[in-house]
Amino acid sequence: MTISKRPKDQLKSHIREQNQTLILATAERVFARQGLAKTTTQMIADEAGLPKANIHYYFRSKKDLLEAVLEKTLHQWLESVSRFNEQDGPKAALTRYVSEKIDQSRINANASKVFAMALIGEEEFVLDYLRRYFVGELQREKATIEAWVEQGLMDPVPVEHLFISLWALTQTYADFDAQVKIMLGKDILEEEDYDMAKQFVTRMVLSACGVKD
Amino acid sequence: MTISKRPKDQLKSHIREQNQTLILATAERVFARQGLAKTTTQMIADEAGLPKANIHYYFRSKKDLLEAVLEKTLHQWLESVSRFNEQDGPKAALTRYVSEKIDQSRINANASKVFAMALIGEEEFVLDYLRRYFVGELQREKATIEAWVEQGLMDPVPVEHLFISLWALTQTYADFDAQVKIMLGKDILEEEDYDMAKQFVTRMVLSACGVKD
DNA sequence: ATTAATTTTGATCGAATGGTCAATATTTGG
DNA sequence: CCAAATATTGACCATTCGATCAAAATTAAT
Repeated sequence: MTISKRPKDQLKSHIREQNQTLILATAERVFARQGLAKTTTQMIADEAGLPKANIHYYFRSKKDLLEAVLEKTLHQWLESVSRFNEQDGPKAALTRYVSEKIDQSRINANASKVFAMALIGEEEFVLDYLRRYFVGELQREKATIEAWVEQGLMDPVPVEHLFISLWALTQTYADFDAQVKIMLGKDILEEEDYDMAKQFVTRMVLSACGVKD
Repeated sequence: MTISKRPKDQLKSHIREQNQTLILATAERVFARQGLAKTTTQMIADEAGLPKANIHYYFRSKKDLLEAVLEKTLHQWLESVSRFNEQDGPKAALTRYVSEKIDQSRINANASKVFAMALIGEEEFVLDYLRRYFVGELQREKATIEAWVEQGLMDPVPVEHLFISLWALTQTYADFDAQVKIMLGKDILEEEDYDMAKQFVTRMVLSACGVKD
């Protein structure tokens, strides 16, 4: 009758990858919305438009699926938040760091929330990941900052606490968005809210570090 | 035989109140450790040394119990974190605020965590509470800060974002303690860690606000 | 002391959920 | 075109969990 416009023909048998991607994206959304424990594999199946057994065909257990979601998140996390560039100097580098981290929390709000939920729930998987990959990263950034201090570009700071603060400040807007909305008296957060957040957080960080122009 | 030292005699039939208090305290601990959804009424019962049916005798449902825990938390929260005193001026007031809030997060770490879990899970009960009691409080504190600004005691700031930041900074050490421990390379957080946190957070806030001495 | 109210507790139930399986369908490779 | 590999799916199972209940025990009131 009608001319077939099925797109499946030209697509190679990426069936597996395609479905895994779909399931992961859906799971991320549902986990973020419902919470890790409240989420059922049935919910994910329904929202992905697949039977539940199909979910379990690609991911043996709910735990496996959650860890796959977390791994994807954590991976893109460490990758996309650019490292400090010592050449930029503290002002440009810190400003960019805050801006990118807030952007990322905003764009990947679901991923950010799933990660925060796993962290607050002390999921062993996430803690292991942090121990393995994050601590080293922190050391490198610490060295950069200490170099800046020695060059007189900024005041000495307790670097670990600076990073704890940076983390807390930039994630709040995604993880506790419900509370933020209430405090700002808004139903949804807009571009300008994030801009204001960037501006104020940057101001806090730069002034506390005594960054010279 | 031995002289009775049972304290139950003089205690009036506080049975109900006594058990409710025990259950609430236990539930707070278990909820904080296991997460809201993973916690079972059986766990709470075991840890309180009571049969499960007894829990349900005092709190009709798990949801009721959680909300009772949250209400207690939220109540003591708003009560014990002292309001700004305009007379103190921004430096003393903000310094004290940060210090008290971090102390409280530390002392009531379980309560703080349960609250954060409920918030991130967007429990309607908590959001309602914030809408009802918190927004008004915020308005009052906003007025105080604006008065300070007009008196030239500090720079103008986006007050809502300042409070979002204060909230985030002071709660992180309790809510995401697992992550903080990893970043600090410690198994437990000690007095000195909290002192350092207070110091640095205060420094961020005061410098960002351009507080004059 | 008797009665009424409150509390305790084991037993039990129904619903929900993670996970399995085997039968069927589809895709792939030769 | 055929066989092997891969994917789909409904039916099903074991377990867990919140909640209920009724009988028994304890406490309070008169």
